[in-house]
Amino acid sequence: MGEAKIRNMEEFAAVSGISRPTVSKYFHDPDSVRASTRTRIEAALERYDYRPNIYAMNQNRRLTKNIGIVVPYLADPFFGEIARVIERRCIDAGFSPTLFSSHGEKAQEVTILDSLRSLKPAGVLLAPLGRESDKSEIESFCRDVPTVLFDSNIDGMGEAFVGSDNYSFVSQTVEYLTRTGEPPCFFEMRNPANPNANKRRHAYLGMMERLRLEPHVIQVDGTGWAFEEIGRNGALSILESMSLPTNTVLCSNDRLAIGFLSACYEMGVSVGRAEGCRLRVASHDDHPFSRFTCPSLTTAAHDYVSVSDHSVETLFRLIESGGRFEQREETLFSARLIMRESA
Amino acid sequence: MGEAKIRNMEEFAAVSGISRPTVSKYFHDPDSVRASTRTRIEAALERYDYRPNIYAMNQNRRLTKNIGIVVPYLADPFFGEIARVIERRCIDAGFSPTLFSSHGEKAQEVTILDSLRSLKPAGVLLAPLGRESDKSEIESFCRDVPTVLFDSNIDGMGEAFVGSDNYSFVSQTVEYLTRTGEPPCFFEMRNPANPNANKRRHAYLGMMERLRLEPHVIQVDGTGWAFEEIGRNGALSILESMSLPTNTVLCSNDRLAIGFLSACYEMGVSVGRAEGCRLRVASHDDHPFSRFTCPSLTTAAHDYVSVSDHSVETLFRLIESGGRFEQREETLFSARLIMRESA
DNA sequence: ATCAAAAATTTACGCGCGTAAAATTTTTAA
DNA sequence: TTAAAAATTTTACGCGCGTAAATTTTTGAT
Repeated sequence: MGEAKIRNMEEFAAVSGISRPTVSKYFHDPDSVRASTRTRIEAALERYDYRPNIYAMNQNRRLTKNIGIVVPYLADPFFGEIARVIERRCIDAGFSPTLFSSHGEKAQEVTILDSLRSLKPAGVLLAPLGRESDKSEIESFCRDVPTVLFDSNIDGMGEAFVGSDNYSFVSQTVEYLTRTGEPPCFFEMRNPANPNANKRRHAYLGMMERLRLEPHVIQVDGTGWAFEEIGRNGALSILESMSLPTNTVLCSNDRLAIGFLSACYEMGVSVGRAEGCRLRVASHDDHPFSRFTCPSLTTAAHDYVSVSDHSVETLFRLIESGGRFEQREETLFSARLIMRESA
Repeated sequence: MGEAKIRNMEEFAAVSGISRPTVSKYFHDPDSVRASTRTRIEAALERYDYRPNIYAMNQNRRLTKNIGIVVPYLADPFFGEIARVIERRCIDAGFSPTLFSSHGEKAQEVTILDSLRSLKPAGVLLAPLGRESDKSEIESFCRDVPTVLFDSNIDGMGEAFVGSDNYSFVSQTVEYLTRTGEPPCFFEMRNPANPNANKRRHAYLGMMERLRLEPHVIQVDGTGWAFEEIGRNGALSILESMSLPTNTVLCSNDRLAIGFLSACYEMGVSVGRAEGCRLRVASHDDHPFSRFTCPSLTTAAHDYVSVSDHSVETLFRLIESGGRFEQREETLFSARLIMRESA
């Protein structure tokens, strides 16, 4: 360790008395060199702590060990959490994940795709912005780089999509709410960025029709990713005008519901399934904070682990298949109803 | 656009009729080439959409335009938010930020520092894990790469530290709480990973002494980054045993407070500054969700923008100074008291 | 129109590493 | 013991780009 610094593989090969390409082989797979060679390299490794430059490695490798992970908005703990799980899976499988957040901006998403081309990843896990995404850029990217979409689907793009079955979310919450009380109205943003939101509204309308109940969709204004604020403001104006059509509200997602609950608390509207509560509120996602709302939020949970695992597993399969599938795969995981105090 | 794909700068230089080094100059600074040359390059750029490989660029540049950003736990929206702001500043200044999360794991932090060496960044903004960090690894990294620490300080490491003045957080909350009601007890984790937590406890003890009041520190068990859960469980057992020494609780940070408030709600303990409430709860950080708790959380806010801006600005200055400062800089920003409903 | 100075471009080489093909060493079989 | 086969290592070249030094072109003053 004390010796002069090693700047590159050439120098390291010199001090270990082995040719550079053999050293290169060693770092690619230590078992691919003779035991005696391995010993000498590892002895040198003890004395000089050298590590290959991963970016130079990846510049030349036919198939890199890089994986790109792109999420639409990292300040949302939902994506923070999923990114964490996916990163771990990639590392455990011997890949080097690089995480990017579009921060809700279309231009940023395009910039990220550009960076990813330079990174020459073996594959990419992409959760697109959705409606905001530059479709043609994504399409062209998917042609060049093996890509698995997750969370938000965009028809036909990427070799596979892994996400949650929005119908299973809504059907479970609507069924539960209807069975245990009044049928819910549906609370959402008027122009949701995320395509899942539209699927959920359709699922709600479908469920209500099937149950021969009258649907009520409440749409609040607001753009961007400050969903809690949007939900809160929407709820405040609705509660003030007393225009809620039912005593049960099903929010499109937990972040809206967090805002909704905060408005209820402020307005002194009691929420819960308990006797005497004026309102029941439920939602979808099982956001990391949904268990800490007041009251704790009844919601339909993403199968985080399955979505993460299957996304990663699908990408690995895709990489092994040379980057293309015969046919685009679509896998949807069912939600699990989490009954808490709010409904 | 329709023409054959351009694979590298060589090919692009060929189709634009300019030598490759000149094209390289153009991409480094379009104004550094003759207008006629620029026109020809841009004409070619119209027909073939080529972009240089940033990682190959950075391999050779004397000083890259890369900036590494490392945060301890990205699933915490506080860091998600600060990362978002810092990334934007870097991009606006013409740098390419790459974001890493240690995910609360020491080994991951070390791995990230390794990757960063390969990336050859012009500079790094590092928010270390804190107590968990491998000090010697960080020290050695800081010797090799110009680094500005932020959020969590580690004595003597990096060329500068930018963070918040924990004393100003605690002095404001303690002063406010004491002035408007009973003096607070201090609620925290027994073994906090983050060094700010220790500073806050000391500040609390100091303030109480200065005010000649008896301090009460409540320490709850728990490790890891699930602060809400830890706060909630701690609060539940304290509320059950009725062992709260005061009617006013000052939590070390907002995430603990979020858990605390959820426990209060569940136990039917009314929280707020309003007449008739049994408890007041305040905290520190102004976490993105603290305005949506029930009741909304009175807290001392980080000056997010100043910390982000000054971190970035300090790093830019450090880069321009050749990576070293005469003397280590330490900049602390004051908190701002945010009065909401909880206290 | 002439020529030196300034600006722009090109030549030539290097960065840190991967990898096919050639050369060497080791193992196996007779 | 020896030749052929197998395993390993080395040679030689390439990846996509930056950059100092050499060359060419342009500019400006006479």
